[in-house]
Amino acid sequence: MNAIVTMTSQELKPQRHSRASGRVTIVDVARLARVSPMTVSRALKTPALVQLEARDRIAAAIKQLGYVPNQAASTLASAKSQVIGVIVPSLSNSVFVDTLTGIRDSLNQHGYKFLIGESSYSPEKESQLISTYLAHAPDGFLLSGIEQQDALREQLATHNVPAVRMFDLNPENGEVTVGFSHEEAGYSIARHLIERGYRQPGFLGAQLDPRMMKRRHGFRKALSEAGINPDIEVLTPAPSTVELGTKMLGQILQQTPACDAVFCCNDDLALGVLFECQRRGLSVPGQMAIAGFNDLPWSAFANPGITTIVTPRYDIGFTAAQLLIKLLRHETPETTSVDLGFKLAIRSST
Amino acid sequence: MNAIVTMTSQELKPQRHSRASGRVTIVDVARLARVSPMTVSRALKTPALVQLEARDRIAAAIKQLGYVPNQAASTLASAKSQVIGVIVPSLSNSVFVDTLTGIRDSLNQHGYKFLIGESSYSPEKESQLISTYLAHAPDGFLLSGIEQQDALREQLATHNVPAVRMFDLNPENGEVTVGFSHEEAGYSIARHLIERGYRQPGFLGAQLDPRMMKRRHGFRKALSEAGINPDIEVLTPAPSTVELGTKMLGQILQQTPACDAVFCCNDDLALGVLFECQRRGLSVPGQMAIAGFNDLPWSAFANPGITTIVTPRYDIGFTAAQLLIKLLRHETPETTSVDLGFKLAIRSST
DNA sequence: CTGAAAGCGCTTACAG
DNA sequence: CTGAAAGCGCTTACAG
Repeated sequence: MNAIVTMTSQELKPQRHSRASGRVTIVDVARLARVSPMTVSRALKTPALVQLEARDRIAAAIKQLGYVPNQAASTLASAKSQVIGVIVPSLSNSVFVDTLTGIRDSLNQHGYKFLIGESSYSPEKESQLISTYLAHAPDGFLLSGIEQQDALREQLATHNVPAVRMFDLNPENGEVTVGFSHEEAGYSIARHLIERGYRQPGFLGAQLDPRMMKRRHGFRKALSEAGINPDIEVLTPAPSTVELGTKMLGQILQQTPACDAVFCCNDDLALGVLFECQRRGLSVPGQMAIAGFNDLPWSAFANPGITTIVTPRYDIGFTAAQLLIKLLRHETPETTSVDLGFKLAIRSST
Repeated sequence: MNAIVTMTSQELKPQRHSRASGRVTIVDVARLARVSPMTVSRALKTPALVQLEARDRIAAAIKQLGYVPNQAASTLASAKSQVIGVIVPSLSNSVFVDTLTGIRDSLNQHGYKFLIGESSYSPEKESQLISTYLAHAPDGFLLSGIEQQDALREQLATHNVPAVRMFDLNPENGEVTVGFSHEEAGYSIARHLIERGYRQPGFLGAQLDPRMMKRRHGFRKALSEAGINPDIEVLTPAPSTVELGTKMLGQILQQTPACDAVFCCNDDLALGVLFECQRRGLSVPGQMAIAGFNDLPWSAFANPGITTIVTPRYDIGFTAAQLLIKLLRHETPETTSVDLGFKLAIRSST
C-alpha cells in the first residue's frame, strides 16, 4: 500500500528536470533482457563478445520494444558518426549520379551513410558545404576534382578528417585521388579523328571546369603535333545540355564553315549537335563527324551511334569509397593516385 | 610555484575517465567570450535574446577558435535533428533529381539537411530505408507515391514522424500529398492523338510502377470512350531507357504492324523509339507518331521535337518540403492534397 | 563474458 | 538578458 502511494506521488510530482522523450532506449532493452546497457551495446556492435543466451534475449527485447539506436547519442559518445560527406559538381549530370551509386554500393557494405552536396562547380560553394557538413562530424569526405581552395584544405587538416579526391589524377602531392587522365582522353579523341582523315576538327566546350580544360589541352596537343590548326573551338561557361549543343554547332559552323568534325566535351552536347545536323540536312559523319565524352546511356543507340570516351564513373565512386574506408582504418593504401583509365568507343558518328 | 607543480602533476596523471576529443566546444567559446555556454547557445539559435555586446564577443570567439557546433550533441539534447529523410524511386531518372533540387532549395531556406534514399521502386526497400533513417531521428519524411506498406505507416505513427507524399494525389485519406493526376495525363495524351486522327495508337510501358499504371489507365479510358482498341501495348517491368525504347518499337510493330502512334510512359523510351524509326526509315510523325512523358531536357530539341507531358517535378519537391515544414511547426495546411497539374506540350512528333 | 561510473557537447527547464 | 544544474542516450575506459 505504501509502495503504491509512493508511486502515485512520483507520478504527480515528476522530477524537476525531467524531459523523457518517450523513446525506447538501450536502458529499456537492457531491463527487459536482464542485462546491463553496456551488454546491449556490445550485442549490437561486437556480438562475438556477448554470450549467445544473452544475445538471444537482447534480440527478442529489441524486437518486442521496436528499439532503434539513437545515432546522435552514438556519435556524441564515440566521436564517430559513420557519415561520409560527398561533394559532386552537379546532380543533373548523370555521370555523377553513377558515381554516387558506386559510392553507395561501397559504403553500404561497411555501414556508412553519406550526405550529398552539390557544388555547382564552384570552389567557394564547395568550401561552404564542407563547413556545414563538419557540424555533422563526418568521418571522411569524398571530393570531386583536385583543385580545392586552400581554406578547404586547412579545414580538413584542422578537423583531422581524411578525404579522397575523385575524377582526376594527382601524382604531385600526397593527396589520395581516384580517376583517369582527362588530357589523355582528349588526346586520344584527337588522334582518332586525325586517323580517320578529318582535317578541320573543332572543339565544343561548356562549363569550362578544370577537367574539361584538361581534355581540351590534350585535344589541342594532338592536333598541334599533327600540324593541324587547334584553334577551331567554341567555349562557354554554361552547363552542357542538348539545347546548348544545337546552338554550338551553328556557332562553330559560322566561324569555320569547313569544320568537318567536332569533339564535344560531353555527350549531351553531342546529342544536340546530332539533332541539329539532322535538322540542317548534314549527313553524319559524311559532312560532320561527332565525338562525345562519357558514354551516356543513349550514346550507343543514337542514329548514328556516337563515338565517345567511356568513363569509369561508377568504379571511381566505388574505389574512392573503398580507399577512404582504408584510410579510416588507418591502413596505408598501396598507392595514393589510382588511375582507372578510360576507353575509346568508336561508333558510326566518326 | 605550488600552482605550477599542481598543474604538472595533473598533466602527468590525466583524469581516469578522460576522453577529451580536442575539439573546440561551446565551453571554449564561452570562456573566451566571458559568458556562460548557455549564452553562446542562445547567440547561435535566438540572437535576439542576447545583448549586442555579448553577441559580438561571442562571434569573435567563434571565429578565433574556428568553432563548429556539434550537431550530434544538439540533436541528442533537443531531440530535433534538423534532418529530413527523402525517399525517391531512382536517382538515374533525372525527374527525381529535379525534385531533389526543389526540396533542397526549400529546405536550405529553413536550415534543414536531408538524407536521400533510393527505393528502386520497391516498397520493401522503402520500408527498410525508413528503418535505417529513423536511427538518425529525422524530423520528417518526404516519400514518393502513395502506396506505402502498412509496416511503414506503423513505423511513422510509432515514432510520430510526419510525412508528405509526392508525385500523386490522395483525395481519399488524410495523408498530405503533392503531385498531379497521372490518369488525367494519360487521358489527355490519348485525346490529343485521337484528335490528330491516329486510329491505332499503342502504349509502351516500362517499370510498371503504380503511377505509370495510372497513366496507362487514363490512356486506355480515352481510347475506349472513342471506340478505339486500347489493347495495342507492350509492357515490361524493366526500367525505362533509350535502349529499351529502340526494342519496344520493334515489339509493338511486330504485334500490330498498322500501329500509327505510340505513347511512351517516359521520354527516355520516346527517344529510343525516335532513333529506331530513323534507323528503319519510318518518317515521324508521318508513319509513326511519338508522344512521351515528363519533358526531359532534350525532348524539345530532338528532331522532330517530341510531344510530351510537362510534369512539375521541381515544384513538387519544393512544395512538398514547404508543406512538411508547416507540419513540423504544427501549422495546419489549407489542403492535404495539392494538385500542381501538368501541361501537354504539342510538338512536331505527333 | 559482464557491468558501474563517467563523460561526449549540447539544450531544456528553471530561477533570477 | 543571463546562468547553474541536470539530462539527452549512447560509448569509453576500467575493473572484475
